[in-house]
Amino acid sequence: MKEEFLKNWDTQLKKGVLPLYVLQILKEKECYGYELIQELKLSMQMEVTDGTIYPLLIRLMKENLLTHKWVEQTSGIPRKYYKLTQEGIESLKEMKVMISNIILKIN
Amino acid sequence: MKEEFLKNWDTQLKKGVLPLYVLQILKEKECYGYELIQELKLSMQMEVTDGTIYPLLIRLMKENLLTHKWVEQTSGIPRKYYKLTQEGIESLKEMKVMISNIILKIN
DNA sequence: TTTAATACATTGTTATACAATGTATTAAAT
DNA sequence: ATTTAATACATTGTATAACAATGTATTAAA
Repeated sequence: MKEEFLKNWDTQLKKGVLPLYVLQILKEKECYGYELIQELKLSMQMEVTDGTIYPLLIRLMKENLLTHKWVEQTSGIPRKYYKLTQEGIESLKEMKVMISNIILKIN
Repeated sequence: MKEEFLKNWDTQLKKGVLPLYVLQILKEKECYGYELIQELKLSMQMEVTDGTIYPLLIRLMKENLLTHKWVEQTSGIPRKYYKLTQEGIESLKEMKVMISNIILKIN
């Protein structure tokens, strides 16, 4: 019962934190979608499925926080690399301030 | 465009943080719903409507994190006071650990 | 007498993570 | 040689939860 609640809560919390993590990772390093999933797991210990990441990336594109470019591979499927726009950089800054203020109130 | 994104993001973030805030406030002080809305604004600078709070309190009751008691008033409508259960106290602790781990990864 | 504040609650809408499913390509395992 | 797993993209349907809107009552102030 309690574990069910905590699992749900974790999912809801993720909805808030995920876009911040994604912008932060992409600011440091241009990634393609599949790579981003691994990067989230590796450096953020956050596991997300591709059904979460691709719609999120498309959304962040629509909001003009990201741009992308296709990069052909000598072998395999072309990769779509994502990069922060100026608006993305500014949004990330504001998001960090917003979340800092929220965290201050805990304890 | 960007402001729209940040507003939406703030709402999603709230979904994660709000239950934690509510449990934290109720741990310090038993409150009734309407009072909790004011307390959230005052001590957490978080503005929520009653359409958010009452369903949330009912959900936390169903999850056995809260109990309540009706308290008659000498004047006015009776108040429903909420209090943490043992399970609520333990969940709050775990939630704080979980959110701390998430915050560590920002910057 | 009306308005605002207090106090509860429900219904419909919207946003978003996730499971499931789908299309391709390539390398490794059987 | 054929299957399986990993890579790489994407869409569709479902569930969760904040919020606006609406509703019922009571009391105090304008």
